[in-house]
Amino acid sequence: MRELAKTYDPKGIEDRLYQKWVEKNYFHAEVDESKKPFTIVIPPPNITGQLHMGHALDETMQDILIRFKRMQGYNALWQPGTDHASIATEVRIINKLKEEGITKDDLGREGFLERAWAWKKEYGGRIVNQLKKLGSSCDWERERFTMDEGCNKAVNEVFVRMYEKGWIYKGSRIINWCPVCNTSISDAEVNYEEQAGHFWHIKYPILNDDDTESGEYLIFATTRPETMLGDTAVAVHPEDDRYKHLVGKNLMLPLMNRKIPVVADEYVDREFGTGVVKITPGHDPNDFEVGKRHNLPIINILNDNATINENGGKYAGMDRYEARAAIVKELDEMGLLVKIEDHVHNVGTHDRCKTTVEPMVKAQWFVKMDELIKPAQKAVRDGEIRLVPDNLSKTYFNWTDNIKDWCISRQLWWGHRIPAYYCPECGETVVARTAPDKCPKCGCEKLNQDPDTLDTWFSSALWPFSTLGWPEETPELKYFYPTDVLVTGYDIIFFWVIRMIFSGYEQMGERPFHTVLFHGLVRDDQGRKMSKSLGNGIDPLEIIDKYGADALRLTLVTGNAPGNDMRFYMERVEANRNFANKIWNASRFILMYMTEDELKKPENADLKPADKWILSKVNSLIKDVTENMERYELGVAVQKIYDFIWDEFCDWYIEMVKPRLYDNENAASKNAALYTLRSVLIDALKLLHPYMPFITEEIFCNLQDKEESIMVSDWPVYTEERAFAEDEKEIEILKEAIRGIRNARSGMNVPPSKKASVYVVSESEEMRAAFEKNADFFKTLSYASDLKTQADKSGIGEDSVSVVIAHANIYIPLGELVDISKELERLKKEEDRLQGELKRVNGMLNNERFMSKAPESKVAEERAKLEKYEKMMEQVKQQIANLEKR
RNA sequence: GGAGGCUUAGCUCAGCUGGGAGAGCAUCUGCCUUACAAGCAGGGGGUCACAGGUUCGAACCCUGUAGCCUCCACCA
Repeated sequence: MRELAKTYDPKGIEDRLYQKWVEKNYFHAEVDESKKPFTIVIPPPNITGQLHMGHALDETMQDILIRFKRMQGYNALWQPGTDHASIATEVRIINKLKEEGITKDDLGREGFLERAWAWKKEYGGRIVNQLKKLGSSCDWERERFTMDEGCNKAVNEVFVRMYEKGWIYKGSRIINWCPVCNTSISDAEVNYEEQAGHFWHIKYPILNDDDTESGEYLIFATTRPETMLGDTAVAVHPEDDRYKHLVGKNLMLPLMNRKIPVVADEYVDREFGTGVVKITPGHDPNDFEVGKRHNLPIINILNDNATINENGGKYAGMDRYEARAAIVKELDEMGLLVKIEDHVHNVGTHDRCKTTVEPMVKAQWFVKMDELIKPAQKAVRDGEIRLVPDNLSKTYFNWTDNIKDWCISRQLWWGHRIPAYYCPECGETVVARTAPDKCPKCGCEKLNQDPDTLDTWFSSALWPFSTLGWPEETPELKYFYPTDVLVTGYDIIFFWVIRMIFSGYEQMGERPFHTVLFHGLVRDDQGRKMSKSLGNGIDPLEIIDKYGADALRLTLVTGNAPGNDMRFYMERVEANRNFANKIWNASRFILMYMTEDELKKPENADLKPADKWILSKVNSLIKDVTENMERYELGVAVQKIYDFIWDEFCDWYIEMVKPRLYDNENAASKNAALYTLRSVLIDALKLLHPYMPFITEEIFCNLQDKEESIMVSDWPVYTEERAFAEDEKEIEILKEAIRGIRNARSGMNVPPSKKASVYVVSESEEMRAAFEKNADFFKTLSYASDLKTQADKSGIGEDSVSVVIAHANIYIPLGELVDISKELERLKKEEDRLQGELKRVNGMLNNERFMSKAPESKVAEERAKLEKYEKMMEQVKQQIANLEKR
């Protein structure tokens, strides 16, 4: 007999088992043409990151899938790695330098990068260690980093190819500029926040043809008055009768004393405000477009740190908001400020630092998207790539259908440096995989590499193939690509998912994965986002420490459908910890009675109906769970396992089998029970293993010592030989009887210690036999001192409680304990229930249209129910009549 | 402005292709029954947001309404 601790304590066990798995190399996948691959690439966590609940959910889902497939016999590769996270990391390091009183310019580019790499070396692995705590079965031997040599090579290769194709270009466009991070950012990195601001109504003087002031004005409103310094026109709608006559005339731009034209453009909304718009092509994306159409000059009035530059005349040097105040004041003094209104509007902010971004015209590198996006649209439209849940494809198309060119250059140092080189002599631009030693045009040897680096997402877009060795034609790439499932949050569908898809098609000519499984956000118990500033984040590591990784994992994947946000409740973690303890104790129980490591496989004849019932149950569980998991319904699947283990296995089967385990006289029966207990438990543990890897492994290893690990054992399969429909039916009837008896006793407050005879009366010989066959457990579970089966009521005392089930009446003579009024109440309640059922069934069967249109099987089903309920009703009525006579 | 989602027991949520409303927690009653009190047994509690429609049959499909949430776009 083996002893396990009375309660399950994950501490110690988890680390020990993880260590074992690593040592046994179970996580590692090698190219093996004899097996089918199944591949998941990890969404690489940022090296600056700390494990949060979002990661925990993401990793858990991936680990479930990969463990499931591994057990099913696939060559399962979970490709891990981390992301360099250019802005996040650079900001982190700058802040650290600040503490030391130095700036990045003090160090210079090379010095800064040295510091960054040192930082990466020290902290970059932290998150990886945290992933291990969760039980993630990643192939750590293959761990990659977005800035490692191979990924670097892939980035340069893609850049050069796309440049040569004309799909990467450098151009002056209006981009979003973050004055704090001092870099351009892509549209996807801008968040719009509602802010209370003002509407400043301003007027510009209209000039006569001889440039003298006409005394008339054009009035308009603006939320950013300081941008007037860069105005190069005022626009009205071409069909606007109020202003038609002014088109072509000029205005005097106050403060700057610049003559600017009135242009007509359909962009102007006549209904909005005064129908007049000032045009600042240098600092507004719409104005930029208007400017292009009318050949307006572009004036940049801002320095990179958002102070006014020399183009702002006397305001030069002022901060943008300082200048705003000064300009408003001056316009007011000049009588050009008409009024000020309160106005709530959306302001673009940088998603990293929350600073208000400034649109600016700058020379940047872009990826041309119009052609590149097409295969990505087609793939999802044609179902070649499936999004789960599929309603997210609307979001997907909303982005792909309105795609704009992707600004990929960043004015940062930490990242992939753009492989473009400029000749200072002749101005030639060279884009090359490796640095050229001289200008191919003029031979000059002093080429300067572009100082900018690439958007972080440029390298992560290549992740599914760069991690497998691309651009080299490695065996891994050939074997594991395309990968299978990508698991990620819906919040990075634009940043990452779409970009991986078009990159996969463009570079590999194939989809990067066939399915994207999305999950939602993990919120706090009040439904708020977990965030640092709110301080409401729950640390997964603390949960693991207190309740175990298994309980955490289960909490994250139960009761939650794909793509939906979830709330995190400590109560649920506790409930799942309790579940772990439940399994632990069930196993402990089995081990207590298992005297040998190897149980003899019982003869079929030794198996009791209860054994066949649970074997049959687990058999169909296997089928259901496998199907659910294959459809990515992870929460549904694990709920079924949970219910099976707790309700059917623990609360029913173990209880049924106890008398046989206590009885040492009947060795065959005891062996059959033990054998069934163990084999059913093992199957259930296997189904549960992807969800709760640690406890299932620990128990599995204790239950037998033939196989060394559950994680490389075979996934159970449904077999016809284990389907016992008749026994299932029989045991369900027994259960119904037991529940009825317990209910009746409980209603009369009969304590469990008070045993009584139980009479089962049924005309059916088969029915009586069913009870006799299973008398051992039926008696203990129904608190019976003895069981008598008979065809009629003879010899049963009047002071009995009666329970009516489908094909039998059960009587329990409880003597003076019987409370007739309570018994009547209970029977009348039962009568009501049956009345309801009969009404429903009769309603259906008497409906001609139901009879003619419903499928035959359904009709037969309802007929059977009718028969059953009618019989029960008859019995219940008779019992009531008997009682009422007394 | 466009799109998507949600509305089911006191709370948080499941409910797969339409065929007798479920779980966890909470609550009430009774139990230290030799695996487990982190447990066992039993109970109460729901016009599945509202209004129509399709159907023999709707929590589920369609239309509309209301409330809440999210994403995208952004009007100067």
